[in-house]
This record gives sequence, structure tokens and C-alpha cells, in this order.
Amino acid sequence: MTPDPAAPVRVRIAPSPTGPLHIGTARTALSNYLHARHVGGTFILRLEDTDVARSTLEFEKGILDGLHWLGLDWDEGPEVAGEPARGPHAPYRQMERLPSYAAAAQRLLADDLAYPCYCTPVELDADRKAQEAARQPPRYVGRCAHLTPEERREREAQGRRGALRFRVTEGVVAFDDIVRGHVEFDVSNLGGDFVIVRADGTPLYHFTVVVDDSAMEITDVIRGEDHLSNTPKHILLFRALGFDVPRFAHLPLILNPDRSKMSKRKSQTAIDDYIAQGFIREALVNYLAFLGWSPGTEEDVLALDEIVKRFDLHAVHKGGAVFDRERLEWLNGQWIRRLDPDDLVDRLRPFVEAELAAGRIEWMPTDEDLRSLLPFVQERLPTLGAIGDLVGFLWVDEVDVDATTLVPKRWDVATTREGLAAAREVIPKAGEVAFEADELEPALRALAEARGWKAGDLFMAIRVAVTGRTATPPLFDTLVALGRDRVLARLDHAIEALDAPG
RNA sequence: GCCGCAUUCGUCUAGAGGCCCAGGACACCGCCCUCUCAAGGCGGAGAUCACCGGUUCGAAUCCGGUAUGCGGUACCA
Repeated sequence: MTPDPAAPVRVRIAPSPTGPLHIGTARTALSNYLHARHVGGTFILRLEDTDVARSTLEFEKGILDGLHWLGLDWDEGPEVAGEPARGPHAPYRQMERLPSYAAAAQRLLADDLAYPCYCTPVELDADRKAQEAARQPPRYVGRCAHLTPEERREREAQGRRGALRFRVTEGVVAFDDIVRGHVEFDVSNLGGDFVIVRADGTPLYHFTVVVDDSAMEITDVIRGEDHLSNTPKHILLFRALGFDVPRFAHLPLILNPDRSKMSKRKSQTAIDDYIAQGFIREALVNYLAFLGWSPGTEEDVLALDEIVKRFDLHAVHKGGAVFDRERLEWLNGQWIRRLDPDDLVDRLRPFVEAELAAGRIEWMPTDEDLRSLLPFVQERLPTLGAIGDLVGFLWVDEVDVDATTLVPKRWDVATTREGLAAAREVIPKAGEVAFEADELEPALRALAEARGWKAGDLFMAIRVAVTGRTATPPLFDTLVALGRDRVLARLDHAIEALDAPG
């Protein structure tokens, strides 16, 4: 019945192209991937696009791109961008597998395990309302369950197209879920005979998932807990079709802060949005893997290959996990700091370009420019998208400085003017031979000491003058990055701003 | 309503009868480092292990019940 424990593991991720790649889908894909790689199994991608009304090619592409971006490569999957389908069970797109569902439906029909149902949406709605009013659980009333062939012909003759309903038998369906253990459902609570093929002939999820999982020889169905209650329907279908029933593993849900199922309404759910903000794949993968699972050690920053080694489906939790963006950001910072500098430059570039496109900076730095900033920028980036806020002042002609922020807390306007003027004199001299931090810092410290100023106050005045802000990377590295001429010009500009009335 | 699942610091988690009057991490607070901001180091606060019974010499860990939450209940997936 269940797969031979020794048989090679085959798992799949089966997204519906009805929206952008969702955090929950990514996590399910990751769990499947981790399990497959951990046990040396096969990871399959199947597109469940039978909801034609909501499925689009753009969403499909977005989901595939997102999965690739995460580094979750599949062994078998549909043809994309000119690449042929991979794997022995093509096609991997359900709308291209219609004949197999039709054949399976035919078998069920022939065996009288399913029947055409001509009930209209209006009738079904009325049934449901009546049941609700009578405080009964909603269930199909069986109006079409026992139509004679003549009655069916009659309806067809009237031009009515029947949906196909699967006959739900009696009894208890039990299975041993890998994460939840033994689970039982009384079939009488399933809501009666359920539709497996729409009146327009397109098959429904509960049906296609069973036909395909069987055809693709899936051994382990790893999916979200929201499918737990659907599982008995699937098992009934597997049995009716004479198929082996796979093992199941239902993952805990990812939750909104209020502990409801994570939703677009209450949380940021699209992977694309996280990418756009500068989260990196290493962090996202690391974070997602640790939602509802832990290696049982005190390690918390782990690369995908290390997670693969440690991953164990049996150790996955049963309880849902709230998505904690703050923790993701921390992990993102951890991973950004671990990035190779050249790699980081490559990843940063699109975000700098975005700053330019948004008009927040005025020109593009070169890769060398970017690279030279890394020693003091890398550890200050919680996300790649923070680059503009951090050092955007480097790539504009002038910065806005207002007299109030220019004056350090312990200083007054006159001292500030004096300090900046003195710095204006000292800096070019100190930097004459080499405009470097090692030259500038001692000179400015000496200046502060000579005047009896606290170095921090002088530095703050200079910082605001040349960057327009009070929080920046270390001052001397910043001065070097700006270059002598721009430093002097901005100092002059700041002194003018102090002199300006108001 | 019915069915199912779940419940350890605010959050993610460690824990599989004595090592736990519960450990780590994020966030928070303080100190150190320090030119600001980060990063880093050190320390602090934070969980009567949902509750009530039971089993046991001993329970976060086993059993039963209760509560609460969540999921499902579509000709969506």
C-alpha cells in the first residue's frame, strides 16, 4: 500500500501559478528539496495550473525564477524558456496532462465510483444554506447520485453538462503522517461525494494531485498542514484508482503575528518583495528552514548544504510558527557579512542602480568604488537595499545640510563655524601627500586637542557637513571615499549654510 | 456547526521521566569597545513548560479531560 521504505524517494513541489511565489510555497519547496537531497532522492516540480481563471504565465515564470533564485533546483520539471522538460514523466504542467485525468475519470465512471452531477450552483447553494439553517454540516445531498441512464441522457439533451462527483464510501481512513503521527478521519465527515471534474471538463485539485502523484511515482507528499484535512479524500481516490498511497508529511503553517495562517493581508508574503528589499537567498533559505524545524544543536547560521546534511523530516514540528521579520533581518546581516567581497559587489549593483533610477543618487559608482567601501560598509548592511541610506551621499553632487543638525550637541554656532573652518585648513595639508585615513585622523585629532575641543564634537560637525547626516560609516573612511575636492567643497558649503540667516 | 490539528520566554526554538526551580537565538535593557552608526564582547530582564486531574519515589517530558488558537469543510489550490 505505502511505498517500499527502501524504494528511492521521490518528492515534489506543486505550485499553482495563481500569484507570486509565496513564502509558504517557498518553505514547502525547501522542505521537499531538503528531504530529497538528504536521502538522495529526486525533487520534482509540477505546475498545478488547472485553475485556468487565475493562472497566468507571468506568475508561472515568477514562481520558477523565485525557486531558482533560492537555489532550489529540481531534477524533473516542465520545459521553460526553450529548455525541454526534464524527467521521464513529462509533461509537468497539469493543463498538458488533461488526457490522463480524462482516462482516470473514465475508469471511475465505468466502475461507478464516480457519477455525473447536474446540480446547478443555485441548487447547491440552496442546499448549503438549508443545512446551515438546520445547523447541519454542509454536505452534498446526493441528488444526482443515483440517476438512471435515461435521466442522465435527458439532462444532457437539455444541454446540461455534468460535473463528475466521486462517491465517498463509509468507514475510517487512517494514515501515519511523518510529522504528525497517526491520524484518523471518519469518512462521513468529508462532506459527501465531492466534485473531481468541473462541468467544463477541467479536473479539480483533489483529483489531479492524486493522478499525478501516482503517475510521477511520488513516494512522499510533503506539504502544508492546510492539506491535512484533504488527505483522506486523496487516500480514497488513490484506492479507488488502484494506486499505491504515498507517505504524507504535513508541515506546520507559517503564521501572521496574530497566529492566523500567513496571508498577504497581514504580512509580506511574496518572495519577490523580500528580494527587492535586499534579502539574500542564503538568509531566506536559512530562515525558512529553521521555521518549524531545528537541527537540535545551537547552530543558527547554516548554509543550505549544511542544512541538507542535518535535515530530518521526523524532527519537524507540529505547531505553527510566526514569521519574525526581525530575526530574518538579523540573519540577513549575518549572511551579508559572510559574503565574498566581489560577490557582494555583484549583488549590490542592482540596488545602487535602483537608487539611481529612483533619483536618490545622481550617478553610478564603479565596481572598484563599491569594492573599496566594503571594509566599512559590509558589516553595516542589514539588507542590500540599505546601501542607499548608508552611503548614498557619496553619489550626489551636493548634500543638504541645515544649520541645526550641523551644530553638535555640545557646541554652538560660532564654535561649529570655527571648527569647520579649521578643518577646512587642516584637511588639505594633512592629505597632501596621500588622502588617506591614516593621514587625516591624527591631524584632526591634533586640531581638536590644540583647540580644547572634544574630538567627537569636531568629527560630528565635519560628518554632518560632508554627508548631511549624523549616522554614517567611520568619518575618515568616508572622507577618503568622498575625495579631497568634494570634502573641501562640502565644508565650504556648510560654513556658508551656518552664516546664512535663519 | 461539524471534523481535524496544535499549545515551552514577546518571537523562533533546545528539551524525548531525574542532567531543567528549563538552555540558545532574535527583539529589549545595561556595560565594554568607540568619531556617529553598525558590528563585536560581556551582563540583565523575560517561560509557575496553556489549565485541571492522574501515573510515578520523581513529569515540560507518559495518560485523561478542559480551555484557547488554528486549519479544513468550494465545480480554489
